[in-house]
Amino acid sequence: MDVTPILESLNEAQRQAVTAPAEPLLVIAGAGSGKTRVLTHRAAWLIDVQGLAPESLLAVTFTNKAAAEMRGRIESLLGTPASHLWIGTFHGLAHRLLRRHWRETGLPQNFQIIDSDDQLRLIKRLMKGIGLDDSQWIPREVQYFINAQKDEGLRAKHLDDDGDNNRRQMITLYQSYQELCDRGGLVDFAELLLRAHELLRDNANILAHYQRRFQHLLVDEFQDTNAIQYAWLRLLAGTEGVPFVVGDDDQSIYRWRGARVEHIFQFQKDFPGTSVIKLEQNYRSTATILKAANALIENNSSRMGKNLWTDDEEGEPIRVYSAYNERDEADFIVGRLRDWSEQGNPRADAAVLYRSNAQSRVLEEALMNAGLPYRVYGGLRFFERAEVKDALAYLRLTSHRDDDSSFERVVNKPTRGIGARTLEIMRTHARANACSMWQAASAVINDGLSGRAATAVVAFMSLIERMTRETDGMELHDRVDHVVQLSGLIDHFRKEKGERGETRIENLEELVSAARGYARDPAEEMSELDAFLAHAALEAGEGQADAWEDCVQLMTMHSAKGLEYPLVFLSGLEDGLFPHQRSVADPHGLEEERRLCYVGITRAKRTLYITHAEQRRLHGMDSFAQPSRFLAEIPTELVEEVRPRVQVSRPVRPSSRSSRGSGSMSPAAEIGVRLGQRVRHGKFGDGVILNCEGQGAHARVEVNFETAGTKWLVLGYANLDLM
DNA sequence: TACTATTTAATTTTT
DNA sequence: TTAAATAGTA
Repeated sequence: MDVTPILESLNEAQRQAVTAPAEPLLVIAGAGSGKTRVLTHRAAWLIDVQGLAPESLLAVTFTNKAAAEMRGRIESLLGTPASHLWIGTFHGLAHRLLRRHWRETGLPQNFQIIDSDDQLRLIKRLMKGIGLDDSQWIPREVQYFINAQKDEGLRAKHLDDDGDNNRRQMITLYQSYQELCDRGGLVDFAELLLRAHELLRDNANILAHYQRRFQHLLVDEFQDTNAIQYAWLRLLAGTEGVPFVVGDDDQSIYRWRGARVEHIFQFQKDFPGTSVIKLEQNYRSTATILKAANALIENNSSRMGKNLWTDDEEGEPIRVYSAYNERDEADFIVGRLRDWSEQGNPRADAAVLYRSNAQSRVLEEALMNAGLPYRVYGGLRFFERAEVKDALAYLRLTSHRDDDSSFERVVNKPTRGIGARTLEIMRTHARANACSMWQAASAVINDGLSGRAATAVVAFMSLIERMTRETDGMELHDRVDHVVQLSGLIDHFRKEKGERGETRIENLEELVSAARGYARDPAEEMSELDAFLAHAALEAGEGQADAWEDCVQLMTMHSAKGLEYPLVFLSGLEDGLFPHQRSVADPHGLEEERRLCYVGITRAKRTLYITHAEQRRLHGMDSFAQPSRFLAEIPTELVEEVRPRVQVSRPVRPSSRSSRGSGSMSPAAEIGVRLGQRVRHGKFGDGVILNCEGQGAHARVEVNFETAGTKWLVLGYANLDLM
């Protein structure tokens, strides 16, 4: 067999990984070191060279995008469609198992998947039902608690309240939430994984079947696995399966949602004889960028240890710009972007990264003013839009009457006279009889409701019955179309003023198109409608559709993971913002922030700008910030400071001779103040100068105000009166 | 039921 | 600042 096509483009370490013997392997793949390439070539090598049947392989990723990419690349390597190859996300694969073995899972055959928004609504409703003091109990925290437990593989019955009232309440809520879901045949994201794990754990024959089938388990982004995902993998691997996991401990940035890098270490214990291969040659960035990244990440403890290197040239220095405020920062970035674009570079080759979404606003304004097209990543995705979810809720009810989540969502949308009072009666009945809202509704229309309310409820129920009857046997897209029409949603949104309603109607039309374009995997044994609904829940679709236009890319550092751009800006490198205030107290948190910074830096291929502002308006308040500690961790020889524009602001003492060399003058005297001097500020009142730093336009003083406390002020901006 | 005023809180996000 | 959630009013 000619192995050249699969191996020829690989370097030594990559080739070693791809052709490794059938034993547990841990590949530590640095940023830009060809991680996906190793994974896909390994699969191709096993099938093409080793002659393994595609169905004896399982490949797991975290996102649908990564799964689709992996399948595409494997198929192109093999030169044939590999439909028997199981490639998917953890959730997608878990879902597949649950559908196949629904009898053993305790779920109804047509169980429905709820997203986190649905989950939160359910929790809120539940809490309202119990009449909890919602000033003390925050639904979001309850949701977080429940998901965190599920991520750890724990059900309510496994939890101990430790004598803590707060915790006991949480556990009770977890318990009732789960009962609510079970009653309605609803499965949240974490539940997919947990149930799939329990399915394998508790059914020896099913487990044995899959253990026998999957001889090789390929796992992408291994550092991001949570406890239940890892447990699931271990179970599937058993003693015979060969796990091939690829990850980068330095790029673990999702601890807060359950990911545990520790699995990288645990893996070596759980699979004795594991070999470790490190991919350290980087094919993406210049040497300068890599040196900066290496130096930064050195400051973290508990690493596997890894040093990225490249054959590439040194490249440009990293440019650091200290802006006065966030506007100045945005103007600077836009200026560079304009230059870039005018030099004939594609705008889409440039990305501006920030720590938190709120930072995009100023950037967007500046880009807008400059007339530069841009695209902001993130935001609501297609299947998450309210109107789309409304339509889906109607569809779900036609398939599954007991879906309370959907029932509550559309029972009075558009308004049909089923108000809070009526709903409360139904909810009480449902709770008392441990039944679904649909069942409660049928019970209550004959007994318990006023004539008028009963009529309205009957009207709703017969609408759903009618939808089900009339769409029976239809093509999927006709079915969706029909339900949308009958639901009255279109008329409802038509009445909405402004463009809003218009867009909503367009989205409903697009939902019909999505259904028309939807091709179900015929191997799955569920109805086409259920398959489509599951697809909508598991793949929320694209955020913004106009990705094709050549525009500057704006995104958080988190969403930049896995991407690369010739020109990258890291903005807002200020202590408190990045690292974020809420992470600095905890060493784990700080290290994760540093890894995030590492991810940010390693996105850049050729040119990297880092910017920070000395003053930033946050939550409507101007505040001062020190440059991020991460900046100081980048060796100065790699950095070139971009000089700010010549002084714009009124200098405190124009006569002061500039900067270094003025010999005996103290730093304070150089900028024309003295420590201990009394000053007056327009807003903060009177105070005393405690400290100062910098010179020229960037000179700042620390002032202890009598009423406003201690603040750092930029002299050129603060307009201080010396007294 | 729909609109308006007030209050509150404010990382990161995929499934 | 601002967005969202809640409370109050027509």
